[in-house]
Amino acid sequence: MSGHDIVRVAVVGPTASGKSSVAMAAALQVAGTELVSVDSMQVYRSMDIGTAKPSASDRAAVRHHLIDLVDPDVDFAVAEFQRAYRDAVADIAARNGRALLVGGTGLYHRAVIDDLELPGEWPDIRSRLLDEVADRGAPALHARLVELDPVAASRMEPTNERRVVRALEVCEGSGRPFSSFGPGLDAYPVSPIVQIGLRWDRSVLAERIEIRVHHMMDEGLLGEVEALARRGLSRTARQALGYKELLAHLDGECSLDEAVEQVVVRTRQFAVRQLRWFGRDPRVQWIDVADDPVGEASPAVVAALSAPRSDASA
RNA sequence: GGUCGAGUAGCUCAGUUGGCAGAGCACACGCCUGAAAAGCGUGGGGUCCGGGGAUCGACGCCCCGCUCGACCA
Repeated sequence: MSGHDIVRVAVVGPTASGKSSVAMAAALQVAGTELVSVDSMQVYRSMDIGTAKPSASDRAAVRHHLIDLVDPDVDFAVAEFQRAYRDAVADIAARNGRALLVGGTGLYHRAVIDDLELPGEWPDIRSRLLDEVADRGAPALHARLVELDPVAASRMEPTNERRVVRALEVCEGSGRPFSSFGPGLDAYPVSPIVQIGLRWDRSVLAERIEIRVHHMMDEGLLGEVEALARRGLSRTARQALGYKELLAHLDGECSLDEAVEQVVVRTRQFAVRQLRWFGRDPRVQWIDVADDPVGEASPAVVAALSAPRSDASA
């Protein structure tokens, strides 16, 4: 009923680690498996090449969830993702299937597997706070947060505008300390979901990223971005890697070669951030991949998917 | 062949009337609860092209080379 009897395995890892193909291979071997993408950018329709969405044939062969949820000109955030996830799990349950999560977005992944309690939104308060930040600076607001919620204040840099504003917004809006919403991301509760992480030597992964970015260009990423630019991209969608940099080039800010090089560098940095995020979670079981992710990792995923249920609560 | 300019961190470049060598980016490490492919923080890095000279002291001034660029022949 919590969904944990049908969601038992997640594949995580950095971009270009091959987690999608590993998950696809595993899904084909275990009947009834449906894939759930845990990816903050694949939720946008029409952003296909740059987000490395699964192919049409893969999507025809195995049911995929949480892809193409909204148009690229609308904002999307973790709370909506959480809601969509619950719907997807209910859907899979109704079919008596089993879900295999494939995740690259750390926060979204935690939000669903640990069912984070997300505070609400108070747009009026937020916009007032943003005005204040603009003329007084984030540290001034951080000083107020120290009064209202010292725990939350101690968890962030006084110069981090977004986090300071968000924490104050929640404190003032909800009347509760921001830090009272759940135990925090550094708590890793026991979970029935087996998490399998794909890990590569960093320099090898860097090469894969470079190849992948150039491949995306060959596939027509620039044209995709041009078409999206005409329609307009939402604030959240336009920060996707590959899109942001090519938009800058289309605006005349840099040459195409410079933009592509930036995509490579920024993607590499992103991959490192992902590795660190997931690497901190002691529940992840890592598989070191040398060159063939499907061959080296999918057997473990298949085994986890088809293992007998161990939870007595089911 | 001649003239001028350049040579400083992995890269692009600041810099000092001669007094402990800097920035941005990259890289490493850390943080993260409604923008998360976002955002924030910390750190390691140097034969200042090479050699000689003058000076208490040279990355800086003088001399000799080397490399690159532009221009003139």
